Amino acid sequence: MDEITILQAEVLKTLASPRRLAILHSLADGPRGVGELAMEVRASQPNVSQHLAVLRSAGLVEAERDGREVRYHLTDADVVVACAIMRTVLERRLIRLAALSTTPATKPVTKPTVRLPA
Amino acid sequence: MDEITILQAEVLKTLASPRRLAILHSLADGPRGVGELAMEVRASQPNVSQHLAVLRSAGLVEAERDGREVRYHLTDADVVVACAIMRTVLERRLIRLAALSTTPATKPVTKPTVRLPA
DNA sequence: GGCACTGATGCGCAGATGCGCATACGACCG
DNA sequence: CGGTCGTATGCGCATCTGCGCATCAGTGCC
Repeated sequence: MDEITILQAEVLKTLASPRRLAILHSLADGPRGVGELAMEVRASQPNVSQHLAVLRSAGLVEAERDGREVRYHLTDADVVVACAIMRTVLERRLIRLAALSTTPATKPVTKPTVRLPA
Repeated sequence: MDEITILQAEVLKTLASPRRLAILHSLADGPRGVGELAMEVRASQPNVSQHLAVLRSAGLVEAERDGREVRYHLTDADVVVACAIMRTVLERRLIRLAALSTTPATKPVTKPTVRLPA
């Protein structure tokens, strides 16, 4: 159980939240203010702020004051890339399952349409 | 907050455990029995069994009876690949931090030595 | 069948997490 | 300087998780 495994687990724990994933997903399109993010992920402002604090302490996002706003942006695009890859895997799996459970020969949809940031 | 985001969060939650990461890491080298895994990750047999149950219900590993043993193997190498990528990112980050905090010119170690399964 | 071995399950507890809510902090404006 | 907008923080609660421990279940051997 080396150190990096523990670090990785912490980052993964940080990522293991639909809300935070949604936030990162939004941030992949560019910097955002807190209220803006709150709108996009449809959550309360304090809630988003808390999630951002978690993401920040994990080093996944950074904050920067801009006037009276605080704009957040991704720190390390690569982590999000890893997420995107995982996402494609899961999409493939979902599609496979869907194809199996409904109609076995109804256009397997081979292209998962995933946006890789950067 | 689409469905795949939720699914992804669940998989990430499954991965967000040092122990489970260690188990997956072991399994990346090939199938293992439970006791064997317990030795390698230095945990009790019941504990490993529980973690394997979690991994199994997330669809990350599969079990197969072999005599009186139960051998576990990875289901989807790609997810582990995504983990490995994330690992390289984190290693880079660690190395950068270490280089900054200790001696700035002491062999930055550019090669992270990550084993990508398959 | 009885026994030994390998793995799975149930239980209880301590610690962590997410959320809503109210509120405090900080920056710009007039 | 007071007001307002944007953000952060503290609190309390319900829920979940991981762990150790004891025990149950399946398989093969004698």
